[in-house]
Amino acid sequence: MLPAQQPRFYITTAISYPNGAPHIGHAYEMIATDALARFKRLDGYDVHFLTGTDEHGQKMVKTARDAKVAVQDLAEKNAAQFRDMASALNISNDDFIRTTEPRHHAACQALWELMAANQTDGQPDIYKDSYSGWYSVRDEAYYAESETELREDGVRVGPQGTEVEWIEEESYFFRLSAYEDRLLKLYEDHPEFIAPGFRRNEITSFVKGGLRDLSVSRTTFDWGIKVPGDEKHVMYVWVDALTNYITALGFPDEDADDWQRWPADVHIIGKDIVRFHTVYWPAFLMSAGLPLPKRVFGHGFLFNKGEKMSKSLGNVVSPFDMASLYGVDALRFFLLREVPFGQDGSYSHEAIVNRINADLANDLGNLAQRSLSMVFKNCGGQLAKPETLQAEDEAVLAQAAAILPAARSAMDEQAIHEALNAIWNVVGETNRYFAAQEPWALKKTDSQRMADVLWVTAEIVRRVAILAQPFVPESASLLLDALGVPEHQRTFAALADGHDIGQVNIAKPEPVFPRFVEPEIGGEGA
RNA sequence: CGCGGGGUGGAGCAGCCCGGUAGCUCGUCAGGCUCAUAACCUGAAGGUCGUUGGUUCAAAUCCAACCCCCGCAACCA
Repeated sequence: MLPAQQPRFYITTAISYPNGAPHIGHAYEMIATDALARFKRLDGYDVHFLTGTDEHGQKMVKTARDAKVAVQDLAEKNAAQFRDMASALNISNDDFIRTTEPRHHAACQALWELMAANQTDGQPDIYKDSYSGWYSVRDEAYYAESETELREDGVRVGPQGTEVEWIEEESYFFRLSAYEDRLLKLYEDHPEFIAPGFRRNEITSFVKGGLRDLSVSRTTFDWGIKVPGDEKHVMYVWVDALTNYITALGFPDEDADDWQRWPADVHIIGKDIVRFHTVYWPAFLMSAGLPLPKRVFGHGFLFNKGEKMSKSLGNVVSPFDMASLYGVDALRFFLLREVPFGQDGSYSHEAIVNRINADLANDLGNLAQRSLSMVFKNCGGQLAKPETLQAEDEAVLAQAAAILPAARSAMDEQAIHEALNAIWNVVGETNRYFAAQEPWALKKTDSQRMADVLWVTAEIVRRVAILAQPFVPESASLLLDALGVPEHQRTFAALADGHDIGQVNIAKPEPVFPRFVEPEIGGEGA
């Protein structure tokens, strides 16, 4: 008999394009993915959580040239910032991949060769042809003929008003057009593959509109991964970028232990790149004969007070600054609780302060503080499990016990906000229970009953704290420390039937979630 | 007529599929409590549910038209 193996769970963020400093959108994706990964770990899975940077492509070359630095140095410097952000935000990634690493070059070339070796209807999936179009040197972009116009002086210009010229470039093409039916069948047989559902509709109608073959190499620059056997060409950035998900598992070494983790359980990505992940990526994998990821989830964008953030508006906020202003857990909590995951969201200083003061400080923090203080002051920090429970106790405990299944099914669909909602509903219930039981009054009339009410409350705080760990890891762990819950009793296994806090033995409690107080007058801007 | 989503009290949302007292969070106001992080509990005010018309005993909910906003529409993180 083999020992029972932990189920595996492979989850990724998109890899970030480090042509600039990380912004709050990058932070958001990492934080959300981290919450999902931590939840699965606590729920007994052997989780592998990957994030990283996508460092090739023309835009990096251009940014480096503008900044007068070597592109390698730019990549090095900015990738480090993304890595630093992950640790600053308490992200629990197991690996951080950079597409400039040797392991990734090897994986991309291996994938390319598999695709090139595959044939569809007797035609190779990768073939050489020429790519042509109206190209603007200034914009470094190709435009469709309809996007250009012929000015009166006979010069053809693009949408930016810059001159375009007809360019023909030799390029390898991927026979994407041959995958239309297979992709549509994928969406139909596995409706869960694209989430949220409205994205599936968008993608399905896009694919139904017909797929053209995809240009998958470039010769105009060399900052990329060389096409095997034709080193004039570097791979199109999306072939390169998407492959990171299998590179990190040891591909092409299919004997690598980590390779058993493929296919990914879910790729968490931004809504802007859903197409690349749900059309190109599965087509590449089908061509290479590799299994497809089980799910791709496209989250929404964050807006600063409803406005898109942009450098010109000057409203780009550094995630480092936000984390140090509000606290890492407070920032994490705000983003996960306030914005329905999958929808666009909006943040503002006022909204963040409201959220963290109301939910963290007032509701949960104060519930813990008011109950534990009483245990400390009136019971010497000691509580025994009640001999019998009253109906009100049973009722509120049952609600607390019901959080895990609700949160679990929410998190399985990446409905992070719903999981938090389930938890905080119980926090609210417990505050009402506490007020209704009036343990401060029982102190004078029935100290045993007071102790029982405090025990029930402590038990619920324990459950809530265990469940809050994926979202606010640092604070939840402080709360569990305050409750005296040992490290090894903090997984969801400790929420199973028959598990409770047992004998309580605590020290003087300190507030875990401080209220946010404006630093000084005029602290409007975040 | 390219495809799709949406317009609900001050803000953000749910309800609409399966018509029948319009619900939640925040904010505002009043009261309660005093265990607690000026917190917690209770109650109240506030909406002709984008517009117009139709179906129906009855429409936020079904139908039609119109107005407005927003995604997607091929090489762009």
